[in-house]
Amino acid sequence: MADNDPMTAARTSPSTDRPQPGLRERKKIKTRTAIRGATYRLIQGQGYDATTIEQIAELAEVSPSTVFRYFPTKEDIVLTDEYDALLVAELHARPADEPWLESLRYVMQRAMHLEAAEGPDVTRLRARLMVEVPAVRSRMMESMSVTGHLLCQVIGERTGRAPDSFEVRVFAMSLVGALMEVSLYWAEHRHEDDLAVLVDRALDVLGHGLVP
Amino acid sequence: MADNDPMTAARTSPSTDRPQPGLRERKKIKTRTAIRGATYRLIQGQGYDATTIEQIAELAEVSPSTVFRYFPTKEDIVLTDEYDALLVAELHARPADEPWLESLRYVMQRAMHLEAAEGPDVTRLRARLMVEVPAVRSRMMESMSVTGHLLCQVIGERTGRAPDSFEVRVFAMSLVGALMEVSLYWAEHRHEDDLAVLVDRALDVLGHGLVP
DNA sequence: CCACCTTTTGAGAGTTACTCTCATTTCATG
DNA sequence: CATGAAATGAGAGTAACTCTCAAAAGGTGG
Repeated sequence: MADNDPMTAARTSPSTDRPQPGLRERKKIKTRTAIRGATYRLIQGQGYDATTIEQIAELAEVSPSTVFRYFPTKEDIVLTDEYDALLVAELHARPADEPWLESLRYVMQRAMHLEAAEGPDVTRLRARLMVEVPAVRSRMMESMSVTGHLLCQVIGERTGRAPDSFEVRVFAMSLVGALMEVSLYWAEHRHEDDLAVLVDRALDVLGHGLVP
Repeated sequence: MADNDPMTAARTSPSTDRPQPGLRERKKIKTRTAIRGATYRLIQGQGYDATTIEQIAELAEVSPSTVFRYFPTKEDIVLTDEYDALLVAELHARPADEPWLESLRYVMQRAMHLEAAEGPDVTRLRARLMVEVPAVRSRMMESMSVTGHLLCQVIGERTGRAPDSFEVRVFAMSLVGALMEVSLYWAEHRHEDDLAVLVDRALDVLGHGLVP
């Protein structure tokens, strides 16, 4: 009752579980991957809106019910991949005397590498969908907001403020907005810029204000 | 063909059209108001999710079709009220030698007064729904992003940068994120703080960074 | 290897937001 | 008042979810 999402284990598994935890778990990961793969292929071919859950289910060779069991919404199939916890942990692990923005800079670069590891096609498709499909953009924003709130904890510690203080929360959310725009800008400019450099420049804007 | 939305005139009318432009236009405004009013009452009574378009239509004494003609989505019934153009214009009208953040500060306070004029109940209901209903929050964020992009023009002029430059866009979006969080914080704290003061403090964070 | 229990899956029915079309009604105008 | 344009209503259709329940598959003790 507390957990009716069969993927809880698989989702948080980029780092956990070395020993293969039985056929069941392996199958779940395969199913999840199959649904994702089918979705990507269909969207590449016919676009996001034209792709229905039924088509995805058929191509992934599962029932529509199963698709919904693995992903609560259509947008989540495209987006979800939670490095949040991992990143927050890394941020925690940074030396406490490192300037706060530098820690953030470092962790952001790490995040980029993780995302890039999934393949450039996936990264670009995501960014493109963020620009073109409002629902995907919204879902992404929600997801980043959650990350932002996780970040509040660390920001609070580093800056000596309460993690739920107004200023910390506002700063975290402005960071989220900034990073969101980075992705959009990058996608709109056909991925010509180096994403890592853009992230860096965005952090500069946040750190020094707009007019230095 | 270019405009199948009957409300284009009414929506942008907080300041236009002194002479009553005929029975037709007046009826449209009445219908729009009726739908809004019905929606607010139903949501107050039974919550957002439990309120269906059909119920809204019935209470407003129109057909469901008409509801959709006036508002593209359910969330828009609650949220839409576009002061964007007005605010951007006011921002333009500020003296060019005024510090840029001060102009923004002034205009934001004006915006608050406009919103407050609709009545405290409506303002609070909106803020509450933003916290409680993800779809409403998302729609709000989208709406504010649009405003943010409008703002880019002015920000560009004032700071001597291209309005579509990366830095300007990032700053605008971080502003949007910050203001979003202001609303959420305000609603989460049961509207106890003075919203205007919170906006001011948020602008401070953006201006000076988090640790002054 | 079998039987038992738990987890996962599939099938199907139901809800609701939203879209499209077309006939009817309602306003504006000469 | 007649004629054209705009707004409305009715209805059918789509697709993303949700819920329920029975069947299937995996894990486990004997």
